Amino acid sequence: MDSKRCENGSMNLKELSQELGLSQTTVSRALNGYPEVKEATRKKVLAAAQAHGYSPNVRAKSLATGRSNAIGHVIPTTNSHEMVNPIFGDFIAGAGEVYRQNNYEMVLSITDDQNEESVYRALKVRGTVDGVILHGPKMNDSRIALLTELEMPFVVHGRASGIETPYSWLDVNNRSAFRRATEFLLDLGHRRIGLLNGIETMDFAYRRRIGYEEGLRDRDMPLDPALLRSGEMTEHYGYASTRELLNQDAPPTAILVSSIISALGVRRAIEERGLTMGRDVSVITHDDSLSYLTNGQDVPIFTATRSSVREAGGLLSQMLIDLIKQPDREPQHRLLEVELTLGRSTGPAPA
Amino acid sequence: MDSKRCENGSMNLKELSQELGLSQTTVSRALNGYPEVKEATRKKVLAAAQAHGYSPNVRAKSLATGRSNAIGHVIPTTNSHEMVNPIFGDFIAGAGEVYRQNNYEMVLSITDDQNEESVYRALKVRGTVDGVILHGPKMNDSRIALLTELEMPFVVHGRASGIETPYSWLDVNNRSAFRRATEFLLDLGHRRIGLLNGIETMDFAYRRRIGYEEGLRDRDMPLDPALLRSGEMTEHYGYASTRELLNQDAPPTAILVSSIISALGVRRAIEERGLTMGRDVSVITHDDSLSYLTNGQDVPIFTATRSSVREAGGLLSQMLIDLIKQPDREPQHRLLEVELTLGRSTGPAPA
DNA sequence: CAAAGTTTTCAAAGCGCTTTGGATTTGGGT
DNA sequence: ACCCAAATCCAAAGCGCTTTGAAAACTTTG
Repeated sequence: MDSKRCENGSMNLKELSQELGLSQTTVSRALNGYPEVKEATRKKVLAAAQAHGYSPNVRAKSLATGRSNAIGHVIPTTNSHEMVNPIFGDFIAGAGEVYRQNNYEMVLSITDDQNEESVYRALKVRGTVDGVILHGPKMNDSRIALLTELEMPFVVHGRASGIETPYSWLDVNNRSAFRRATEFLLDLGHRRIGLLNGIETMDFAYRRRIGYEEGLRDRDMPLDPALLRSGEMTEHYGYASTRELLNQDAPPTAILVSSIISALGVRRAIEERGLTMGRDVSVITHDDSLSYLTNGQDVPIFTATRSSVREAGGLLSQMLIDLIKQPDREPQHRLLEVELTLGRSTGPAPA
Repeated sequence: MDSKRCENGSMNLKELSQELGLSQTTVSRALNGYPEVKEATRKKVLAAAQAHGYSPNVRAKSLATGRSNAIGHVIPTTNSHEMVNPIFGDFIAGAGEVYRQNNYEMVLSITDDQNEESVYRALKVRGTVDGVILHGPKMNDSRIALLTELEMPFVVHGRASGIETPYSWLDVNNRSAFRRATEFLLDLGHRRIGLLNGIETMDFAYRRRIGYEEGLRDRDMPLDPALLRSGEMTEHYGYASTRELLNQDAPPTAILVSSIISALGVRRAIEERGLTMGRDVSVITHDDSLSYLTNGQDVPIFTATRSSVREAGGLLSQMLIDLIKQPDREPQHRLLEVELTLGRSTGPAPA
């Protein structure tokens, strides 16, 4: 009977078709939903496949179709500090769900940012993935031109200012978020507002800064460079920067923070000084709705500009899959607005 | 000339061999380091491959060899709360580096824990990966039997109490870590020590509890169930549990915490009550050395049992690769000891 | 210098699937 | 009945690589 068994113990197309007394062609078509097969035979084929636990060899399928049914995520770790941002975890939680529904694999490449270009080239040349999601776009990000040139389908989580060639992206409205947050603090009477931004070559950080500056300029408030910081958004960054800010001669009465992780450090620095957050110093943070670092449960700890990065992962991966399926469709864009949620970290400026 | 181009624009083995006037066999062998090819020709082949930017099609190679050069990580998200633990980010940062060096891809599958078994089966049957890393082992974890039965090479991040069949694992010595931490607190005079553990079906949580209990029993201290909590190690869990503990009639003077993320919540609850951590309530946390949540910079915030999960990722992925290369080698084990680092969250028990 | 052994190379047969182009069957119209 | 188109099905040719078994080239030996 089973003259030749596959290495994984399950049957292959040839065996299945023999079992059914049909050709491989027909069985293949039946399974893949092609129209030129009678509904009755399709039923039979499906039933038999089910019964024998048939599952096509993904490698063979790949080779035959030229598609890999996999999507790549290249995660650059800066040479100075090799770390994977925790928001990435939530992003892929959202994306993973969509991949599963659409039968895509998720393949991750961790690389330092010098080698990133060669990683993309390898992904293309070796045909490992059908498309990639571009993370952490910088201003004038060169990867966009690279991927376009490689004709590798891609979508961007964020945007890249300065790039004119069209591409698909999904972003949160960072500018409006930080502008609204700034205005809110101004409304509360704050006049010296610090900004703990992300690394400023990152596009999202640039946009947040613009929003902040617009908010100030609009009310004819001066822009004091002494109140600005930028850096990798760790807890320690929030802590150390806040210490610096509060040690100044004219310390800020409010601080805008780019990540809830850093905001935890901000709070630590504030409280270490014996000050109270929300009374002595107001804090607004951006909150990616990280599942392990929720912003409080009932009452938010921090007043925050909130947007779920998990949801972004789901939407963006779907966008990429659509793009892969219809490569000639024109680029899609999606701009998510944030909600400004009131927490206990803000209050009127101290007299 | 180039009669037939590959979809990715680069040349294939056939073309390369024609260019060289050699057979595909020889070229293939030359490139893959087989001995039965003259050193001179190998040089020529290598040079030509380099010159033409030849890179083998990974799908074809896969199909021919039966190997995929990929390693799978199945990340179960509990049905109640779908989240990807941030320590996973650091783990894959360590593993990714090793994969890159050894030319392996990393493929991730996010799934809810009901479907986990079918995910492993699919991975095997479809031949997507050559091996998997098992995350978050539970006591008597059924996945170990499954993978053994499937003959899928695997290594475990952690261990599974109750499983007798041999398997490869890497773990931190959770029991000794929590025992030492408990003893340290007892030495400081604490008599009521709370434990905020992870979910207790998880093996690591079980071991930590054992360590804690041993530490107490050894000094003839009573074990008060009212001081125990277990749950998903979020910030909020730390906060809410600590509030509960401190609201009791006989609140603990010290708390052991399973994750630095929860520890942040613990501190929040303590300070919200107007108490001082390290004076009124001592805290020791396990610290996975998460890159975005370092335990302070110079002086640690928390006294902690520390072990780098990033390093664990590197070691364990290497272990798996070795196992894949020599499938008949017997299971490897590696038990990492933690360091107990003194921070400012502990002090003598209040009078 | 032929026989026997070694190295080095090659042609061809897979790996398990898709897909082309053609064959066969079915069914409606006359 | 018969013809023609539509509906089904199939054999065979790939996809780009590895690997087997054999041939060719080159060395060594008697």
